[in-house]
Amino acid sequence: MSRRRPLRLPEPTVARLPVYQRIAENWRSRGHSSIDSSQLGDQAGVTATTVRRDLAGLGSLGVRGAGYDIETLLNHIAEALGQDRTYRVVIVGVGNLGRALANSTSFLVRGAELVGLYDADLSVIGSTVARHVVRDVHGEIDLADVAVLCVPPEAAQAVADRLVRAGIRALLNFAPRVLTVPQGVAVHYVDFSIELQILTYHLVSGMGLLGGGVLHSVGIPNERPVGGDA
Amino acid sequence: MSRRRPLRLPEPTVARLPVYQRIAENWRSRGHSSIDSSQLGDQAGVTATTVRRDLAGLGSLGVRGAGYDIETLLNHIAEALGQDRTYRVVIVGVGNLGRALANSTSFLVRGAELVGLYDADLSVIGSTVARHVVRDVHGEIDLADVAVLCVPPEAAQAVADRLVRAGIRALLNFAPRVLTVPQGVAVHYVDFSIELQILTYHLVSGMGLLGGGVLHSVGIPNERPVGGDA
DNA sequence: GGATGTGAAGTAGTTCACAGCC
DNA sequence: GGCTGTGAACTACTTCACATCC
Repeated sequence: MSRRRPLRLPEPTVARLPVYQRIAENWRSRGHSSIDSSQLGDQAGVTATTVRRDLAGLGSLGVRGAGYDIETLLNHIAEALGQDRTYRVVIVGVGNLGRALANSTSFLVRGAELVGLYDADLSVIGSTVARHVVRDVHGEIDLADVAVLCVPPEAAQAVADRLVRAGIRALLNFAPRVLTVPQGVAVHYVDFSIELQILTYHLVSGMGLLGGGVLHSVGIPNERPVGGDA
Repeated sequence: MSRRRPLRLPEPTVARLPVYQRIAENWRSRGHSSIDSSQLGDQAGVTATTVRRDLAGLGSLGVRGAGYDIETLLNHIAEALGQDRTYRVVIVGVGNLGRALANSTSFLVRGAELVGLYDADLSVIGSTVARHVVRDVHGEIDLADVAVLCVPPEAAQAVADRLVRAGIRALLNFAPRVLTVPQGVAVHYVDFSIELQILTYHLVSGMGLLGGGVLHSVGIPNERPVGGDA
């Protein structure tokens, strides 16, 4: 747990590390104590070389001839991604999506800690979701590291403005709307319909292949005849 | 709408086109009839040159000295992304997330058409969501172009197997689980917690900046003192 | 033997700078 | 004048191939 400096990693690597993390944990829960770059690569949909290059960036944590010790690997990835710190997260907009995120056991993990829920709807304000009382988004907003926006698109910019004014410097925006924020504020977009469009594009164009790019677009070209038939 | 061949576009371009599309529509709804590459770039968080390079790939649709006619632009992007076709979509797993997606007015757009909802929970099967009766995922599954997976992670692989066996060749997977599918099946992952981790990484490392990459990670470094203060 | 880590080569995507057209 | 479209330069990432070490 040596407190290390930020460590600047290539952007695609940052996007893949959480994937390796998930795979390694899965592997561990199945009783393995080590994993090698081809296994990681097959699962993640990238080449073994890419995996090694990514991991080499975190320091020399592999064992030649034997692969990576899962425990060591997980520690180093967590540290590289800054997960030895905790992040205060608020969710704004408690509709179906906000509720799904707040209650999910896999969303707020690795240092992310839910500290507040906000909504504008009076019929929701005051109710309890995921053990938090939903508060009025027009009232005082607690300081947090990250705000998750799950509000209707029309409201997104106004809410973002409020959050920024309340001192929040990172937004995860689920509203299908481009946001304008001042310098120094990070916005990360997740847009379901865009993901779907990327997929359908590949359907007519690339045709099923789409190996490559793990990120949010992994196509895993693993053999596997599926199920019992053919 | 000249029926054109697939048109192979660079992957990052494919991810940005839907963003331009959204921006252009926004612009249009505010009364503009044309837009130029810097305006698109500012909004999308990329350089004007990148926008021009992306759009030049669709054919020569700009007007020198004047920018892009919004109507023309939207037509060409829609065609390039294959949106002049329709896609039959099923949603599997009707929890909070599945419900949110089914009811969203911005998810199933541009050719995507909801044709079925499936779940394994008996208390949900038979109920009506988004004007569709939820059917048993263990029963017959209608043929569709794309399946959207919103099931718990433990169930994801088994459900994916069923869907593939039912002839579905494209999956949009919201379950935080890596899936193994046979060659020829496309999987596109959307993982909320990974998005959050990428954002928090930038928080400690890059520090607020993160210009670049529109994709799902746009940081828009637009000036804008926010709200009325300052 | 076997799998890592890494120079060197290759590929993909972005940015520069400017010619071309409205 | 202004903004597009694009060859050329550059930068970033991936892949190859192999020396290195357990």
